[in-house]
Amino acid sequence: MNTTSTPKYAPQAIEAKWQETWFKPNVFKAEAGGAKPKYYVLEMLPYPSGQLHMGHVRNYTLGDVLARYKRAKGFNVMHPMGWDAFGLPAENAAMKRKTHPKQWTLNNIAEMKKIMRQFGWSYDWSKEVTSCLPSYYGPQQALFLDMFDKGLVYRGEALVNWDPIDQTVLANEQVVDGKGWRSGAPVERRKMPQWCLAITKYADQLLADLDKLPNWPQRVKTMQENWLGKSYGVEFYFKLTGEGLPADAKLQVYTTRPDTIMGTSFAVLSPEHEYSALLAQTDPKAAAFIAEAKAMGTAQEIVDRAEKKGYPTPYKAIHPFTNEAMPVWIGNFVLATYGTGAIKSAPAHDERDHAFATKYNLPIRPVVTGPGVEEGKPYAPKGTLINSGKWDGLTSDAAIQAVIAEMEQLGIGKGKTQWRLRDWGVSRQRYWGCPIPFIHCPKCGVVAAPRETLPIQLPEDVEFTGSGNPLANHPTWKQTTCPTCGGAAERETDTMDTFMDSSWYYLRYLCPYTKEPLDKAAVGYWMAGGGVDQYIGGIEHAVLHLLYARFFTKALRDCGYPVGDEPFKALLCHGMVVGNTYQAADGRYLYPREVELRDADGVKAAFERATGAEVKILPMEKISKSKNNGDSPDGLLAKYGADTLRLYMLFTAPPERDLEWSEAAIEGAWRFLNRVWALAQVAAELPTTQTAAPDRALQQKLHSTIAKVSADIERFQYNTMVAACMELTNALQAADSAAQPALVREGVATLLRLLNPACPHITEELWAMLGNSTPLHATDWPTFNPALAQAEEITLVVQVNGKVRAKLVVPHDIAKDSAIALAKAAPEVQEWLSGPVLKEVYVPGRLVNLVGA
RNA sequence: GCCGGCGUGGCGGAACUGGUAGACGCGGCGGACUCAAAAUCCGCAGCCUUCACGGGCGUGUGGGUUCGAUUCCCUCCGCCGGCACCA
Repeated sequence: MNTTSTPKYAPQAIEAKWQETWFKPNVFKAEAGGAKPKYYVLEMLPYPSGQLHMGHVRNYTLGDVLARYKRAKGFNVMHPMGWDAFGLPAENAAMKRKTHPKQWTLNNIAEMKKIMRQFGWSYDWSKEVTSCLPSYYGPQQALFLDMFDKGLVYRGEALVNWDPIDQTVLANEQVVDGKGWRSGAPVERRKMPQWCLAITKYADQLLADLDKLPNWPQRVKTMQENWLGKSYGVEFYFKLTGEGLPADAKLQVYTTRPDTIMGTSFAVLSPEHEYSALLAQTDPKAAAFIAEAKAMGTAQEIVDRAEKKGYPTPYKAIHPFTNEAMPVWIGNFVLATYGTGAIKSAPAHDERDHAFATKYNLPIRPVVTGPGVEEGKPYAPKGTLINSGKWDGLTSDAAIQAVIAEMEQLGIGKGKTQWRLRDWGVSRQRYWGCPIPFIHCPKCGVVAAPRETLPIQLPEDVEFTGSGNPLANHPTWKQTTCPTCGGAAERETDTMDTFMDSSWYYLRYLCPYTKEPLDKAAVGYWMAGGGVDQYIGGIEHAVLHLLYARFFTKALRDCGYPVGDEPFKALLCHGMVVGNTYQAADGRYLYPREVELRDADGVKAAFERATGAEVKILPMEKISKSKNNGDSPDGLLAKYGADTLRLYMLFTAPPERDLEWSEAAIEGAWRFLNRVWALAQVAAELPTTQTAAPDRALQQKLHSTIAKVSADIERFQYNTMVAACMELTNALQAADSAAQPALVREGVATLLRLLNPACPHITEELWAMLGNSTPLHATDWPTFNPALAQAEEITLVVQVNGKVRAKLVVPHDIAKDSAIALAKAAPEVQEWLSGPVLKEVYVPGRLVNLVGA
């Protein structure tokens, strides 16, 4: 095919042009109402770090394919975008670069938005929301007051990482090896007053309603279920004796395994427990142990992985059934935040208790036995009771019931459902967040800010010293009057967790300008029938963000907003964009193209091309600028254009898997689009009618491709959708266009329509070139004829004893008897089948398996 | 540590509900075009064995269920995500 005389594919020349035609008149504007069914496509909104990275490109391309496809299928599509604009990085940038968080954030947004438009993602930008602006966080304050009125907001306490030098609370990621990242001082786990949301009131609904989400990945539902962590057990107490304790001292514990009560040989307190604190007052060694345990910070992972350590208290816990005086320890691994902050230990039946008992030489008494029990090892499964007196011989489940019943009768305990889920502490001692709309009055206590004073705006003249909370340090901002008594009072200086901002943005998109937080008509229309029709984002949000958003929807529903029971009807979690990371001996990160890979005796090694020196191959990592393990979208856009990058993202890996960065694969996408371009140039010259009958094989390929691409988009198999388009391109290229001009022309036109959601610019350009005046974004999705999509002949596989021995070409609707007869007659079958056929297996349209002796 | 997932040619991946393993693409090899190269086009290709026809092996490991397993079940190994103040 001679393409030298036709214009070359130059995305730079055509992409901006088409973007003008989309965004200037906003052809993707979505309005509530009308005859078309609604479809809400939502992608997780980005944090405006300033750099759009490949992970965003992937996420938003996945969403855009669906949005464009659904529009072509006749839906009224809502497809918005916005900015999760509050957060720690802006304050860090303020300290590092002496810029204001607001300025830094808004600049980043402008920068990223420019690039996002260049990708041609079909957003209705008139719906844009920015969480750091009063127009967003004001309504959020109103919703917070709604929840307060509903009794879902309260003052509680939570453990935080405290930096004693900087006098500030640290995020977990600001704690490095137990020290504050700026001050270097050892952190201290400390209890602080907090604003809390009563998410635990919704624990049952959050669990039960997972069943209403068939279009969520099972793994996400399982993770949420485990996070909620519903369990049934008993909360009971031990009488506690020891010097300095009150006479009626009791130690409350919770266990899911009361069947191991007779194997209980000690109890362990968390470092935060009241009796731990009591002992510390008189025992300096205990105080030192507690301080050391608290120096781990609050991160669950650190606590769990730390060496299990204990400190023996002089207290004794009295066993409720044997009256044995059991040792009581303080343990660095016991959580203050789960159950009662103290545990009973039956070390024969719990891995962690067993390790602890072995280390400190505490008694280990097996009381449950079953298959697989081993001497000297903990046996965690349920089984049959032994060494348990009157409960001997009972199953664990029966014993659990019996022990609980007895404890209830004695009045020392009660059966109880326990959740792992804790209430949501939303207070942050930071500047760059939504101010919490409350006022502290010395006379009236904590008072809600009157709604007419919203939004309570952040002051702009603040200093970022890294010490304390800038809002609290501000000389005048917090000074106000009490709305109740009119006296002098102070504003709350805590701001909200940024997870609050991202818990309802999908609702504000629907009415970004209304004075009320939510416009009931718009929200009712778009959230009808189960909420957002398709939500798309990274798997890293499987639990926290998705659980908070689910809670928010339920809470807002109960505050009277027509948001439904669940925010997201269907969920797609995509993998990360990762790259091979190489590091030279001097610490420099090298680009993959700077590295030569060699395989010596099956051991892979990498060498720097420039110097020949061997470099370290690090594990696959999320691609980032600092690691040089991938390129940034802006440079690649200039080189290849948006359509190539979009196609690359879709084709290289299925959405749910991680995508490995590879510039070679981008080249492949680029080449394919050039082939489509050249093919369309040829097609444009072909007549629109033909005399010859249409080529049956090409026709079949065309119609089956429409079927496959449609089905693949519906199930998010975007990689195979692209492959199908490639196969159609190959078939059209190989076709005899002189003999079949009309069919080839039709085929190319259809190819453009199928490829449009993935590559909207090049397809619009070529579609117009073929003489179409209606743009593709306003053209219906192609339909196919099932009869034409069906191949006339199929390959029937013939197996003997499960091994393929022959392949027969037969009519697609061959009858079972003829198929088996043909199979038996095949010479290869005669050769391999020595005796009589014992069994005939027939899979229609696929295979015959003849089983012999 | 706890919870969840993934593992298929040299590479990314395909294989609908247990039925031809390797579609499509990258890289590689051979050819055409070219003074030459790039680009493009045509062809070959899982591994082992065989001159060839063919045969054997093969979806991280080991086992199980089945006429038949990449697919279902169990063991182990490796890698990845989350763990409540990163977003």
